[in-house]
Parts: sequence; structure tokens; C-alpha cells
Amino acid sequence: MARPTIGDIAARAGVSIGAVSFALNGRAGVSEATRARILEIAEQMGWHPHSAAKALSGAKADMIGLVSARPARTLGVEPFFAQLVSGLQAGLSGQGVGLQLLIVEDIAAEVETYRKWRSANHVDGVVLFDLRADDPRVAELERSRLPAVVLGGAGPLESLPNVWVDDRAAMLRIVEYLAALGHQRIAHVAGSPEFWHTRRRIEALRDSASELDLVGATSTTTDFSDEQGAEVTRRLLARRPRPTAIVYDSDVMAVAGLGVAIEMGLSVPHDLSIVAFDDSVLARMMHPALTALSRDTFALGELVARTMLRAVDGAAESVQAPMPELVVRESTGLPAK
Amino acid sequence: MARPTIGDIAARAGVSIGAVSFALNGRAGVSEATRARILEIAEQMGWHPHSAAKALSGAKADMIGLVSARPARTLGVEPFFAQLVSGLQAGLSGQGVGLQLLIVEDIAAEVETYRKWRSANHVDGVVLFDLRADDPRVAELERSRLPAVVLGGAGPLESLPNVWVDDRAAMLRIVEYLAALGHQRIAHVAGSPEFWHTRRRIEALRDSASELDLVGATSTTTDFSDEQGAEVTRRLLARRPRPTAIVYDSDVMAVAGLGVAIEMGLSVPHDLSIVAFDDSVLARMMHPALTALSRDTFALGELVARTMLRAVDGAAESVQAPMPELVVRESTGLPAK
DNA sequence: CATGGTTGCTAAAGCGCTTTAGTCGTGGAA
DNA sequence: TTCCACGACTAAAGCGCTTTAGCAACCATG
Repeated sequence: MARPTIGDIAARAGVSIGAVSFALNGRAGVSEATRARILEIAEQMGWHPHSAAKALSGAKADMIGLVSARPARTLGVEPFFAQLVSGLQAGLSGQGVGLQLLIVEDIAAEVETYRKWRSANHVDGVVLFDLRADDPRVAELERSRLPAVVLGGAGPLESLPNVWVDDRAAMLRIVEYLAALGHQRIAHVAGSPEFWHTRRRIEALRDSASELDLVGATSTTTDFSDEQGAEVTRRLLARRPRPTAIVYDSDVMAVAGLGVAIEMGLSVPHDLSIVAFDDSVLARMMHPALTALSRDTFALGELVARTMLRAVDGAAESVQAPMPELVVRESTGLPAK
Repeated sequence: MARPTIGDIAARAGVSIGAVSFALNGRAGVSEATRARILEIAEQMGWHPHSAAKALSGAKADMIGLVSARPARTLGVEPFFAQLVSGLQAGLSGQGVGLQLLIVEDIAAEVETYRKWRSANHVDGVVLFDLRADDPRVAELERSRLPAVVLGGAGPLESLPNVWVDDRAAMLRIVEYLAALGHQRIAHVAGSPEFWHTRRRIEALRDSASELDLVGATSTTTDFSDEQGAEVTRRLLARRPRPTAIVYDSDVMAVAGLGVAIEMGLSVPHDLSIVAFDDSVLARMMHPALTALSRDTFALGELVARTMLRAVDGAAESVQAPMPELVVRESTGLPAK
């Protein structure tokens, strides 16, 4: 049998289509007795709402969108993304909302997607991440009034609701820890400078340098790949005097860096301390296990989901993500004399 | 201005709505001149199709669905899933098809989702993976005639089109390699026995045992977690005589196993050879780097995407995924005398 | 010159649902 | 008793698009 429509239900219940719609949506207009009867019939006919029909008549799409302009290949490598998606999904599906995932070529295509989605009433809102300097996506979303939540923006000041991470405090936390151990020559293998979060971390390190008596605290930007992580590490370790500690902006780069250190005959943490700005299985399972700034990315995803749902209801509000925790493992210690 | 509809375009072009629809869809019924004019106007008005309206009138949804009943938390840990999704997405978006990702509680919820999607014309097809013995999803999909592609099923014999992986040959490849090195006591830390692929690997090892003079080649099933991987490894290494090689069904477990070996003072590969049945950054970056059966999961995703698109067009056909390649790294060697 | 087949287009129904305007019958207030 | 308000429900329009049936104009054919 073809799928039942509310028309079928109406016929069976001996009422009008409108009445069925009221009953099914818990709206006034039908008596409790009729409502119960309709619900009963709907259940027994195995009726499901037709989402397209709903969307057509202007209802919510019960779907939020996530589009990424990162190269598709790298998404699988970064545990971060997968964790985030899982958390998001979990936070949304509890409310019967779906997650639409799309990977596009570049930011222009991303903006174009928002435009399409907006006009097709395809999603109720979108999640933005990897915010850049002067991001065209923000302008587009403000203009089109498509509800959006930014992950990792500049804080509560922004125009769009924001789940923001205090990168500055996080970096200070790491540097203070290393300084307390006695490290003075701290290097930073950063991510790509086009991202705000990278910039904030670099800035934080620079600012703390004088205060903490650091000598030549430098940040080097990379494209987040393990290749560049290794490459930069090689250059850093060739310097004289060598840095005694290196902070990596991602776990993948940290692991690559550890590889280089071992390959160069250095002992970690005796000759070199290593801290990763992101935690994962990878960091946990290395030998030595890496000291890392650990945040619960899955929970972060759930938080974004909650914020998103609120934004869809028009109650947009920025929230601060929990401060990541510094998990000290085996890759950090006192600097060699 | 509100979003333009084909009605607006029709008004502007001075033709009927039907004519516009024909023009926009490249169908016969309008002259080339009119078509060009309509296309021009549509472009300049910034028209986009309204997907819900299309879906309502029975067109394709240009969307394929992927639902996973794996616990959401573990999806982020497994590089496999993220890679697969990326590849799928890449393969689909080239054809303007979207990917709808959903994570649900259990298989029952998964079946329910298919039912809903089917009746709402929400997706054109679905991708199935982690096939189990007597899988209720297969029955549901056959019944409902929702196009589906199975990843990692039993081969070309199945009723649903299949992208199948020759697990048996893969396992034989590993075991033959180890046997050639001189290993006789080979253990296998397997995944969960409810999955067909796990069963096939176990079977392959058992079958090859007599042929290759293996002694006590055993498989132990786990839940794929690093905890159980470590736990089982501990038990295996406590045996006397110890196995000289262990094959792990996933990279995460292999890494956990390596940790246990080191913790027990064994040298890899001298005292113990380790092979992972799946490759990833994780395996590449360990010290020693793990010998692994490497497949291009991203490409696998693309292959599934292509097969899916064909299935949607009614040209369902099973294909065999490329045989994974054994990448020998530092974790395997001659067994100690 | 009548016939038939194209071509290029229009009108209108229909997809499943929401929503508004309206109808009908009831009970309570005046 | 009359009138009104209200609750329960129906009828119908409309969301944006596809698709079928139909129509008028034109050409070629015999």
C-alpha cells in the first residue's frame, strides 16, 4: 500500500483534513476525544509526516546544516572534526533535528550553499567554524537572516551567536605551566594564520614572553599537516640554543614533531618537552604519551547543538565553551640543565 | 525581495509556468530561443530550485542518506568512518547530490529512519555498512524498494548491490607474509563477531592455519575498543609460549597492543611483530611505525558514491573494492629464536 | 484544398500539508 | 425567548514545482 497521507486518516476518521492536521500538531481546534481517535488511527496506519510537504508550507525543516570548506581528505585525519560532528548530531537528534553535512570546494561555494539552503527553506540554521579574518560567510548570514552559530569566534562581541573558546587563556595556561617547570626557550608550531584562533594563540604567546622571562618565544605558522609539523620541528631543533619545549597547535603535528625529535636522537621529555594543543587517541597512545590541552570535543558539539536550537527559536545567545584542561602526561618535564 | 519562484520568471519572460519548468529542466517543449531567454532571466533573478517543492512533486531528492547505529562517541575515534564520509561526500557532491548523516541509537531506530525517509521521499538511496548476521535492515530495504548500497557485504551474491571487500584474501595476505618471515604462533585480536567482516577474517585465519603450519592460531573477539585491545593483548602475551605475532582488526587496537607490549618490556618487532588490519595516521606515526593493511578509505567512499548513484538510476551492480595493500613498516620482522 | 503530424506553448491538476475564513450547533446571559 | 459567544469542525486557498492534456499555428503531403 502506498504511504498514508493525512487525507487517508481524515477519510478513515470521518473528519476533514484540517482537523487531522490540528490533531497531529497538538493545536486547538479539535476536541480531545477526536484528537485521541485521530492519533490512534494515524499510529495504526503507520503515518509519518512528509517533510517536504511540511517545508513547502513554511514549517521548520528540522534540519541544521554544517558545511565545511576544508579539503575533504583532511577531514578524516583530524579527529576534531569527526568528534564535533558526532556531538552535534547527538545534541540535535535528541530533538528530532537532523544534521546535513556538506563538503565544498571553497568559501565561495560555502556562501552559495547558504544562499540556496536559505531560499529552499532547507535548513533551520547553520553552524560555522574555522572563522577567518573578514569572513564573507558572516556577512552573508547576517544579510540573509539565516540563523547561525559560530564555533570558535572572537567571543560574545560578535554579531552572530557564538560558542567561543578562550584560546588566549588556554595558551597562557600551557606557557605558565612550562615556565613553572623552568622552560625559557619555548617554540610554538602554529596553524594557519588565516584562522582567528591561530592568531589569538600566537598573540597570547608573544604577550606572555616578557612577563615570564621567555627568550625568543617564536611562533611558526603551518598548514596543520604532519609534513609541515615535522619540517618546522626539524628547523627548530637545529637552532642553537635549541628550544627546550615546543607547543603544537594540533595533535597530529605534535605526534609528527615527536617523531622528528626521536629521529634526531633527542629524548622526550629530557631533552625536549612537547605539548599538544589538542587531545585525541593519538596523543594518549604515543610513547611517551603527550601532554595535551584536552577538551571534550564531543561535548563541545553538543553545546553547539543546544546553542543552535536556541538560535533557531530566535533566542540567540553566545556561550563560552568550557576551558580545556591541561592533561600532563609523559612528554613534559624539567628542562635539561 | 522574497525569493523568486518560477512564477516570477514566467511573468518576466511573458510565458507560462510550465514553459519555465521545461526550460529549466532541459526538457522538450520550448524553443531554443525561449529556453535561452528564460535561463538568462532565471540567472539574473538569482533563482534556485526549491528542493522541498521538487520533492513534493515526486522528483529526486538529490540526497543520499547514511545512518549509523554505532555509538556516536566512537565515530570520532575511528578514522575509518570520517574518511569514508569524506570520500562519499566528495563522490556525491560532484553530481550535486547531498549527504544526509544521521546517528541513531540502535538498528531498530535505523530501520525506522529508512521507513520515514522512504515515505517522505527524503533521500534517493541509503548506504549501509557494518552488516550483521541476519540483518533486519536488508529485509526492510528490499521490502520498501529504497535504493541501497551495502558496504562490505558478503560479495556479489547478495540481493542488494554491494561494494565488497575481500576480507578473506586480505587476511591470507597478512598471514602468508608473517608465515614467510617464520612466524608460527600468530594471534588475532578480532572485532565484534556480530559483523560479517569479523567472521570472515576469523575464518580465513583458521583455514590457513593447517596449510601454513601455524600453531594455535587463535582469534579473540572484542568490541573494537582500545581498552579491550590492550586487555586481550595482555592475556595473549602472558601465555607460554608467547605468540610471536599479533594481527589486530583495527589500528586503534593495534596501537593499544603496542603500548602493552612496550609496557611489558618486549621489543617490537624483535620479540613481537604487530600488524594492523587498518591503516591511518595513527599507525604511520607510532614508533615503531606499524605494518598495516592499507586501503584508501577516502577512495572507497568515492567508489560507494558512484555505485550508489548507479543504484539510484536503477542500474544496481556490485563491485569489488580494490584489494588493500600490505604496507610493511617497522613493527614486523623475523621472530626471535 | 483537406489531412495529418509537428512544434511551441498554455491551462490546470496534483504532490501533502498548513492555515485562514467561515459554518454550524450549543449553552449561557440578557 | 432572543442573542451572542464560543467550541468543534469544514472548506478551500496556497506553498513551488512537475506533468499531462489540450490547443493553435504551421508545415508537408497527396
